[in-house]
Amino acid sequence: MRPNKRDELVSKALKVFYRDGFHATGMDKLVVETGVSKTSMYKHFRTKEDLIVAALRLRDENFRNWFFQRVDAMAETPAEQIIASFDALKEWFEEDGFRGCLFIKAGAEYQDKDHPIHVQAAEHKQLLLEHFTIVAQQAGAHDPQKLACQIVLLQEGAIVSAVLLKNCDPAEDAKDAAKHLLAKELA
Amino acid sequence: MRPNKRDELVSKALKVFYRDGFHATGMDKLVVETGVSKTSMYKHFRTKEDLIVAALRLRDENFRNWFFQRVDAMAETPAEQIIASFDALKEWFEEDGFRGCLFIKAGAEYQDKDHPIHVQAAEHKQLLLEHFTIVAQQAGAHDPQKLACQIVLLQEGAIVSAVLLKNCDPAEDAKDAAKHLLAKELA
DNA sequence: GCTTAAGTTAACAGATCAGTACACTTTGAG
DNA sequence: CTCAAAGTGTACTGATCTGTTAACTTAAGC
Repeated sequence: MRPNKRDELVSKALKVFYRDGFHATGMDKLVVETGVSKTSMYKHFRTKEDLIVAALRLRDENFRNWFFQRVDAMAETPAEQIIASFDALKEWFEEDGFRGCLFIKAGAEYQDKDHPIHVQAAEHKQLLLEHFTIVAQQAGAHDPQKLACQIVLLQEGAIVSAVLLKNCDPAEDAKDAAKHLLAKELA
Repeated sequence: MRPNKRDELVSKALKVFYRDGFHATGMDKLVVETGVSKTSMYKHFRTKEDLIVAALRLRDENFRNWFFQRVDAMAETPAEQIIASFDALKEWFEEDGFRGCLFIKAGAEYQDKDHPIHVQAAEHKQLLLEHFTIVAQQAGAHDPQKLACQIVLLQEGAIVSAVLLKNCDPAEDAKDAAKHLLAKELA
């Protein structure tokens, strides 16, 4: 089992899961789309669940890397970075093939809080929250924990609204809201 | 086909879909849980998709009724009602068997924007948005549309966070954020 | 060149999926 | 009482689901 082969499988599976959903994607479809044999697939991953968890882990890494780097490139100070995070989100929303947040979808399809897939999804959100708690702290917020919760909350809300609402610019509205909350917290 | 029988089926199916998800719930399971025969089920609903859409419609009606009445009971003025909506959400989050928002889950499982199920989910969110646009207007907001978008965004974010984040009080944080946004909009 | 691990094809479980066919029973209105 | 609508049980498609089995090929390291 060449380890890079495994990574390639996870990466391709991730795309299909993101595009079509978890329950709606069968192993047979994945086998066809990755061009690998079924036997080989099951040598790399004991179960479909294992594959999904691996895909979520990869997505977590990819997304956080992209998100934080993009924010870093757009803003210098911590306070500006909090605001810039909504510009980064807006870029994401406008990407071709944007289909919402994989972790929200994972949490929606696997609702049991003890389920490994749900746990993995929750972990991603937790890591985002921790990151913005630190940034809020650096920005000098009176209550960094609360501000971070609110920022993440606005981000989640913007993602969901970007998927389900028309004639609306959720990233812009969320950014505007974040500006006010930030100003309050720094005053 | 007695119409009340149909309503009963939709109501029971709704519970199962909410608890277990859409793809994860087969018609066989629904037949067992409702105690109806499969033939009868398919006389009431041409396809599973039809049943899901009917369940979403019922949920939309039930939820909006409950939500708006609860808010009405808790607050008098439009401005207070906007804030009270987050107290109502909190009550919902603390209910036994709370499993997040059925419409977010529907949108997550049926991602194609033209899919009837996705359309139905989007409609629910649109109706909420319209309601709060009117309330924002009554409250005397400078930009009722923007404020309503932001309120709905905070609500969605709170729901998602209530599902995926621990050690956090999303309803409280969202309420706090809403207070600031509202104050700004009325100033 | 031999061994071994990683890969292949292809068929097969056994369960479950949405949906149908058919023959039967219940029930309510005229 | 009669008739039609609404309901029943059960068995059945044909497809798809996750996962397995067995025999074969490829390729790299010693």
